Amino acid sequence: MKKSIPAVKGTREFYPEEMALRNFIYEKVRAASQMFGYQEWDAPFIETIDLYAAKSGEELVKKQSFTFEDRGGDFVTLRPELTPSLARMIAAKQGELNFPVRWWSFGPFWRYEQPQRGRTREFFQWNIDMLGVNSPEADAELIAVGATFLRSVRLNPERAVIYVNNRRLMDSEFDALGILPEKRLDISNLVDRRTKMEPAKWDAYALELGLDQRQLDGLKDILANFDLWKKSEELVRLFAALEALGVKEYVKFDPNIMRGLLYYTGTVFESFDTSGSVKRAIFGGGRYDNLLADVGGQPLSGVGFAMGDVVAGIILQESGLVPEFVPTPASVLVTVFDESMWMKSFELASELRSAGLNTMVFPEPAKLQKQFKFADKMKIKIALTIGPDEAANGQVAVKSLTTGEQVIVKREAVADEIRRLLR
RNA sequence: GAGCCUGUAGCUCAACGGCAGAGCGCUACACUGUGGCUGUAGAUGUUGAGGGUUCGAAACCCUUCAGGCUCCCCA
Repeated sequence: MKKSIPAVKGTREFYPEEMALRNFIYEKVRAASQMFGYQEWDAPFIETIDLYAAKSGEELVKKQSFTFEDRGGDFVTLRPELTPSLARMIAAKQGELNFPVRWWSFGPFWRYEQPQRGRTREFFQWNIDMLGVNSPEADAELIAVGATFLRSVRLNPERAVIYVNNRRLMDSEFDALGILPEKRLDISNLVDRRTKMEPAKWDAYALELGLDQRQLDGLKDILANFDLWKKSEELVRLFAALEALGVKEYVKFDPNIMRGLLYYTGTVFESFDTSGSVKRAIFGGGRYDNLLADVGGQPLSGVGFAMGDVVAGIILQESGLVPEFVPTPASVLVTVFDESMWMKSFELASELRSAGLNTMVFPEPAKLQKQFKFADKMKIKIALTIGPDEAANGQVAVKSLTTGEQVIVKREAVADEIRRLLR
């Protein structure tokens, strides 16, 4: 073998079996999105670097995106996220769009990161957003879309949970502790890290950030208070809506969910695999109020979330929820008895295709044993044979590879016989 | 960007510094008009790549690539 050129680090090759999983996820994503009336859309896969430099930190853009100079000397970036493109496209047609806008998308993204479990450099991501409505009920709808997806892939609430929190609630709690607004970013970072650090080290880190002991104790009380949501009118309304939407069993309040503070301003939520097999979120999102600020549009509030295909795929596989792989879309194989019968097989296959049946012809005359073995391995359910005897009588041998039974039928009746067997 | 672990047949993995192997899969035949099951026989390797130490390296050392687990990050 010649020396092989490896695939780019962090990319995945989609052999038919992996492609089937990707398509399975895509189909469920589409079904959940459309069930709530969302429209499919997409943005360019490459954008100018400026689009991201405006909003995201420069470090992020420089170190964690695929950016390169094109032949004209411009710097372009393989999109690491969809939100800036969404903001631009909404702003460009803000005057003519019919609000609320409900849009969803599923496509490729790239991030130049260290690949590890649940994270690759090239991945597919479901994005779904509602723009132009600012209410807890709208937030609930997005959470319900996510829950509907989980339910549709049969990830039950014991296996996957959506944790919810609210930024405004946390801000007011922080305020009550006398934590200054400019410290909020640090504190939310601190909260995010809590599960990753040893308690003593976490305490020390908190004090290092400038909290005093009273504030630290207060913060711990907040993070342990799972009834805190009752103090937030938004969350009370949110949970009432979730109940009415029939997804309450998937959703839990958790004051530890922060999701950074980059642009979320209200409700935030994250879905996790409860088995702990993958520590990364299945999906996450929330409400953002300042989406269009940086791209020159009128103020517009939105709520949305994103789900990568990598974590979702791992969890589905581990849970045994991926449908059995079907190697070929053909339900029928027409064998080629010998060279003299070859064209007869082609003609038969053509008739069956016209009748709406996915039909494959063995590519050459070969031992029937070999042809049937092939059909078996491809899990094709029905094999047809036209030999000299059948040809002489205008018949076809129809064999079910499921039951092993074979019947000889008239050529005109073949399609109906196949349909009967496939039922 | 940093640390640790791993890399051997198509797959899963063995092999004390001393002849590179097993199971599964694959191919052929038994079975020249029919798959699965069974039996018999057979094929397959630059041990990720490159360099070094050694009489001798899959093994030890260095470099590099890829994967995994952490840190960082997670838009």
